[in-house]
Parts: sequence; C-alpha cells; structure tokens
Amino acid sequence: MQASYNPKLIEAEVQQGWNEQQKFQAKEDPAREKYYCLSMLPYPSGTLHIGHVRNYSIGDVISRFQRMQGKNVLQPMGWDAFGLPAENAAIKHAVPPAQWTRENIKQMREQLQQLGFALDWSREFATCDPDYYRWEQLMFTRLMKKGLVYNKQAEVNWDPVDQTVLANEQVIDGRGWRSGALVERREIPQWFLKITDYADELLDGLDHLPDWPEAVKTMQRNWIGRSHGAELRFQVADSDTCLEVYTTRPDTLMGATYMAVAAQHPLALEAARDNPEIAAFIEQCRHTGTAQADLDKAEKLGLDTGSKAVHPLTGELIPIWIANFVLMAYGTGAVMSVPAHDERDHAFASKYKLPIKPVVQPADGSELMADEPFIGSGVTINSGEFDGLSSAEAAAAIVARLAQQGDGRATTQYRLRDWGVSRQRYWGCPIPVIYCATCGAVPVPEEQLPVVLPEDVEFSGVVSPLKSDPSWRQTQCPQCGGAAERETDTFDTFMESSWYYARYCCPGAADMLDERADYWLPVNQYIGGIEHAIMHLLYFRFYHKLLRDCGMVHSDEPATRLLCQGMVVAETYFRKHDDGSTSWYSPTEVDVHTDGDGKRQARLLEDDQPVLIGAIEKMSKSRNNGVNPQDLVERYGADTVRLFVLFAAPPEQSLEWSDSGVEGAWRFLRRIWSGIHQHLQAGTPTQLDVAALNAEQRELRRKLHDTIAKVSDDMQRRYTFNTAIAALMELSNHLQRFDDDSAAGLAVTREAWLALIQMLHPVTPHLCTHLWPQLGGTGDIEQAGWPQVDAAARVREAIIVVIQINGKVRGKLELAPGLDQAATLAAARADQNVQRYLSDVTIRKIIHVPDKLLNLVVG
RNA sequence: GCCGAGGUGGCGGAAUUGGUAGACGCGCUAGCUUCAGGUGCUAGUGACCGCAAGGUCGUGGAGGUUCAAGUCCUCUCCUCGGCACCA
Repeated sequence: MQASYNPKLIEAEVQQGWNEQQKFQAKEDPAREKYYCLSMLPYPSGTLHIGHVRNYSIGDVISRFQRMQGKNVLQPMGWDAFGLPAENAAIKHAVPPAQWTRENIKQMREQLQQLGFALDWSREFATCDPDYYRWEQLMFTRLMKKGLVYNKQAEVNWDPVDQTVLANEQVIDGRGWRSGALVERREIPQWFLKITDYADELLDGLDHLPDWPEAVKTMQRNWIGRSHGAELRFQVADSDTCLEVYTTRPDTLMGATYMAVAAQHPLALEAARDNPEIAAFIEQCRHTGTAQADLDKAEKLGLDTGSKAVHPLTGELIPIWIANFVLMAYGTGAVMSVPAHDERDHAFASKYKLPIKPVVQPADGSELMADEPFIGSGVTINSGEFDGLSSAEAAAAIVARLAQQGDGRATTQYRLRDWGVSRQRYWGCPIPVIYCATCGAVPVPEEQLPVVLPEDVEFSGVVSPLKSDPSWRQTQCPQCGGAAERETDTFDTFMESSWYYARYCCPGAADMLDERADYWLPVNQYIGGIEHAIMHLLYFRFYHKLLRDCGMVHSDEPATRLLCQGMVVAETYFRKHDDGSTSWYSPTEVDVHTDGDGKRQARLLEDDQPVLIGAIEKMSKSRNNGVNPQDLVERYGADTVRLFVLFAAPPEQSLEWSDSGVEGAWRFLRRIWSGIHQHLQAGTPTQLDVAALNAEQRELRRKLHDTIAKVSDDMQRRYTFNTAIAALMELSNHLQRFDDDSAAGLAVTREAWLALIQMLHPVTPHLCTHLWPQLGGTGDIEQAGWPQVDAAARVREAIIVVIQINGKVRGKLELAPGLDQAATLAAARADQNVQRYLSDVTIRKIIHVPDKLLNLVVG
C-alpha cells in the first residue's frame, strides 16, 4: 500500500474495474428484492454544476447503501433534452438546437462518469430521441380517442414586434426581452389534457404517500384547491342573459353588493361597443403578462359597465363592474362581490365607493371592525328570513332556496386547471395531429408515428422551422386522403419528464412499456429539487395514472418515497466601478481571510487588492459565483467532492459552497488513508476475543457499535448524510487516538477500520473499494454487506445524569445506569455544588427522567 | 398578492420523542514538527464576570404555556422556493 493518498490513480483504477464487470447494469430478477432509485433527469445545459453533483451524490449514496443491503438496485440516467435554452443558444451561436444539445450531453455524460456514480448507462436515452418521443405521441393519440384531450382558445404572451409567443420568463416588466415591445395577451387555439378529471384522485392520493415530504403534499393540495361551494345565477337586468358565478360562501349572498367580470367577458365586450372609455380599459387590461404573480401584484382596477344584475333573493339591482383581477380562463369569468366578507372585494369597494353590507358576525358576539372585512364563519345578520343561522346552515338554506328557483346549485370546484400542452416552439416533440378542412383535427395514425422533428435546420429564433417549412407541414388527411396540414406546435417539455421514469425500465421495448415496468415500478426513491414540488411532480403523478388506465402500469403512484434537495448557493464577490458598473469575481479568483476580530476580508488573487463580499445567492452565471465540479474532481478527486456535498448540509437544506470545507473533506480522507497505512504497518491482529478486552479496548468497541447504529439509522431512515459522516469522523478521530499495538488492540482496531470503510463506501466508493482488500476484507466490499451492531458491545458501565435546580444545570454525575429516583437524589445530595443550592430551602417537586436528568424544584 | 420552507458561535451545521445548546467540519489562537510550506501533529476556541471553584446571559424579534422551550402556542421581521410557457 502506498504511504499517501492519490485519488487520481485509484479512482481511474476502481472505475475501470466497475466498467469491466458492468457492475451497475441492472437485470430483472424476480427472486431478488428490487430497489429503483431515481434522480430527476438533468437538462443538458452545457456543463455539470454543483446542484447536479449534489442531486446525484444523494441518489448514489442511497443506491449504494441499498446494494449493500442486498437489493437489486436500478439507478438510471438520461437527458431532458427538449427546451427553450437550446433555442436561445441556437440564436446566440448559430448552431442547430439538436447539435448544441447532443454536444452538451456528451460533455455532461463524461463528467458524470468521472464522479463514479453507480449508474446503469445501458438504459440511457435523451428525450429528443425519436425512439423516445414516438411513444409520447402514441399516448397522446390514444388519449385523444379516450376523450382526455381537447382543443380550446387560451391566452399567450404575444410580442407584437417579433411576432412571436413569449415564455413568462421572457417577459420582463411587461415587455419582450429582445424587442422591448409591450407584450399583449392573445388568444390562440391550444391542446389540453384533462388533468381535472383526475383532480380528486390526485388530491386524495396524497394521503397514501406517507414518505413524501409534508410540504410537497400541502403545496399540491393547495394547488389542486378543491372547494365546496355553489354555482349561482344572476339575471342581467333588461336582458335575457345571465351571469354565472361560483362562490365558496353562499352564506354571504345577501351581502353581495356588486358583480365583477373579466375584461374579456362577453358582457364587458358588449359594453365596450358603444363606450370608448370601457374599450380603452379592456385594451389596457390586455397588456398585463399572463403570469399569476403579475396579475396579483398589479393595481386592482375596475370600471362600471352601467349594466345591473338582479340579486336572486332580494330582486335588488346591483352594478356590474369590469375588474382586471377577474380571470376569464378561471371559473366562469365572473364573481359576486361581498366586500364585507372578502379582503379583495373590500379593498375594491373602498376604492370605488361601492356599498358594503355586513351579513355575518362572529359567533362569539364580538363586534365587527368598521374598516375591515370579517372573513370567518359566524352567524347571519341583515339577511331577512335567513337571519340567526350559522354560516353552514345559511349556506345550505340559501343554496336550497336558489335551487328551488332554478338559480343555483351546490358544486365542487377546483383551483387546478387543465394542462395546456401546446407550445409555439420548434425544439420540442411535434404534436401528432393533422388538420383537415373536412375531417377536422385528426390524430396521426399509429403506423405513421413518429412524427419526426427535422433536426438539420436553420433556426432564426422568430419563426419555428416547422411553421416556415411547407414540405414538412403539408400532408394528407389520414381519414379522407385530402390535402391537410400538420400541427406545428410542439409539446410542453413537462410531457417528456412525466414518463421517462417508466421508460428506463424497458429499454428497447417494442411498445411504450412492457412487462419489465411491472418489476421495477413504482420508484422506491425519487430525488430532485424542491422547485419541482408542484408542477413536475403533479404531472408525473397524473401521467402515471394515465399509463395505469391504459393498462401499462399496475400501481396508483409513480414513486413511494420522495426527497427534495435544497439549492446550492455561494457567496458573491464584487467591485463597483466609477462608471456605475459592477464586476463579479468567481470564488476561485478570490482569497477570503478572517482577521483577529472575526471580520472577513476578501482579496482578488490577481492584484492582491480588496474586493467586497456580497450576498449568498444561488449559483449563477450573472453573479459569477458558480464552481465547476470538474476542476474540483481534477484537484481532489471525485470522493472528496462527493464527501463535501453530502457533509456540508442535510439534503433538504440549501448548501453553501465553501472552498475550505472541501479542504476539510480532503484532509479527512487523507487521515483515513494514513491511519489505515499505519495500522497495517503496526502488525498482524489476532482473532478478536471480546471476552478478553481491557477497558480502553471495550471503550473503542462501544464507540464503534454506537457509530454503526447511528450511521445505519441516518442512512436508511433519516437521510441525514451529514450527521452520518460526522459520526464516522468521530470514530476516525477515536481510532487515530487509540494507540495500542497489542494483538488484542490491533484486533479491535481492525474490526473498526473494516466497519468504517464499509459505512463510508456509499459516500466515497473509490477509496473504500481500494482499501477493503488492503485491510483483509474478503471478496467485494459491496457483497460483504453492511456491518452489524453488537448490542453487547454498547452496554455502558456508567452514564452521565444532569442535576438541575429550578431548571438550571448544577451538576453532572457519572452514575450506574438504571438508578431509581431515590438513589439518583441521594447521589445528587452528595455532590458539593448541588449542596450549595439545597441548604435553607425545601424541595417542592422532583422530576426524574431515568438515566438522563433530575430536576429539583426548590423554594 | 397567494401557497410552502427557513432564521442557532466568526462560518457551514448538530441537538432524532419538550429534558446537558453548539456534535462534526471550517476559521482563528498558541505550541511542536519540517530545508521549506497554501504540509502534518497537539491544545484552546459562544459572549460576559471570576485567580479558581463557579456564575450570568445566549438559538431573528415580542409575548405566552411548562418543573423544563432551539423544539409547543400567538403575533411580528427578514431570506429563499413555487405561482400554470425556465427546467
């Protein structure tokens, strides 16, 4: 064995061994328990960043830990290859999106391989492969036939200068990012998947996912937003039309003092015909982006249409307003406004001096605040015959009355909207639909799939090559054979990431999936960023149910356990220049020192002059605070990088990058190496005889077996890899301090080093694979399994019990375990410092937590 | 604006079920080792008072519950994630 640790050498050697054995190629084996560990597939943006390294290191620890438990583990990898950045790169560098994407994949694959993840590369694919997306197209045509797909008009952000549709992130302060033109909302026909048909199942299914984070389930519940309320009808005065509204608070109907409709509502458009002021207001409303946050934050504006609605209970006429915060796409595009009991209605009514009529008061009889809405439930007032009822009773009574009149009914509504899957983009999966003048929208027949996206194209960034190329577009109608045109929109890229996990199970299958999916699914452990908590993870669950209802999978949920890791952030360094500009420096160009007063100072290495330390932010190009994992791997080796990202923070928290922290990880691995080197030099151990150990040797064994218990729990149940590593560091510190070269001492040390290497193996597999045979470990470290706890070794002869007086610690006593209250009290009374607090007082109360604490309340 | 997280030494973090706050690592200080050091080793390191024994304070802020609160409750401030076309 070499005296010093050389990761470059051993990592290459160990990886070569894995490749030769095809060690991580998973094979279906019904005789073995399977374990499917899946990390979210990366978008091939160019190079790997630390966020990827973190995600895949977590997945790899879990995978390798499960392999050591004897499971048949599948850990695949692929590429989420369609998407907007490829189009942006094409515009910037004049390179076709396909070429840019495939070059990035090549580079990132090499980087992943260097990190030594236990991935089954034989199952790899990119979602832009026609062999992948053809099945997605097939699925879509099947869903069309099942009635789960429909086409309707929906709004997009329209850039009137570039004549193109913009993504929300391309709209900056209401203007197109490239043209600077004011963006308009425009309606165009788009395809939708009926996710709302599955709303109840998606909601109720969350109750059967005990191993998903509560935060994710809560966010999904709120997103689906099932509410029970009523659909009500208001007659429009002097007209034969009606306003349909939905409300969750029919008990407050008597307090409705005005109606509000969306700017695109037919009633608003009608009012605009002979009123230029209204027409101008509607035009103004078109210039907000489609993003919900923008709409919510925009000033609440409204205008009276002049029309009146008839209150269905009182017959009173109430005004109908147009309001910019009422959405046409959501619900019926109209709401009844009860300013006394709704915050937004109250603000709007106050602004436009509309009447406010309280109809509910708190059940405890407390006074209503004059200037604030009361949004809770209570008891009805000012409601005529409905007075004096609880909110629930009033709601039921009012809905019953309206139903009798034919003006309303109880309904359930969802906040969730159907999934719009059309994108007016080139670099995506073509939507397999043909438009025929006689037959309408016809799904592309199965035998004509896939509809292949042409890859060798010139892409200007304005018009999709699909739309500009008539030879691709023009085709024949599959039904009547007449001239027809292809759909030129492509799918939302969430479509590809909604079923990739299932395709990994069946590479090369002659259908979308085959029986191999039943062996591997559901995913045992899914790992990805918290930013996917709602949309991706909801579509992922939805698609699984679609696959199930098409008979392709036989479970209700795609993944049983979910881990959401936090972001990777880093400190920023900058200088302000005289011209007002700012230069951002990479952490690698800066040296940070702490002076004697604990103040941190940063200097630029290049000129040795100070730079300012900025905020800690998500790693990004604009702040230049990213760190390239490849440089780190070259300098320290993959094991050090993996160790650091797992040690620096628990997986769910954001991880702060630290160069010196990496140094610490590197030092730890070197100490392991030299410690084992010294141990091997010291001599040959005899067979371990636990009955013949001295006190120090027993103490080391106790530490070892405590550590095995802790690390096993941290890795399997808690997923706190940082504390598992800390425990291994403690054990290693003990081992280095333990200076006993006797045969028995060496035997205890050998046992500890072997177990340490086994437990560290999921984290730093190269180092541990290499050291295992050096320590005399037999066979393959992975097949040797996980170290077992020897309960007898953990028994303590003495434990520390804390003595408190009035809740303050006054003594710590080393006592035999299992003492009762009286014996513990006697021991406490014997302690000098405790005695000082017990003279001249009476003990009023004694709290005894056996083997932990004795609290004496005195006075 | 709405929904969801988070806030603990100079720094990253630990404290798993309400029971010793600060494990482990970084940084810093001192000493030793080395031809040398951006090496290695040893010791110390929350703040304040004290020669020491020991004491007081201390988990974003303000209240509360409890023998006991980082942990539970109420209010509040700040940071981050998502908000349906970034992925």
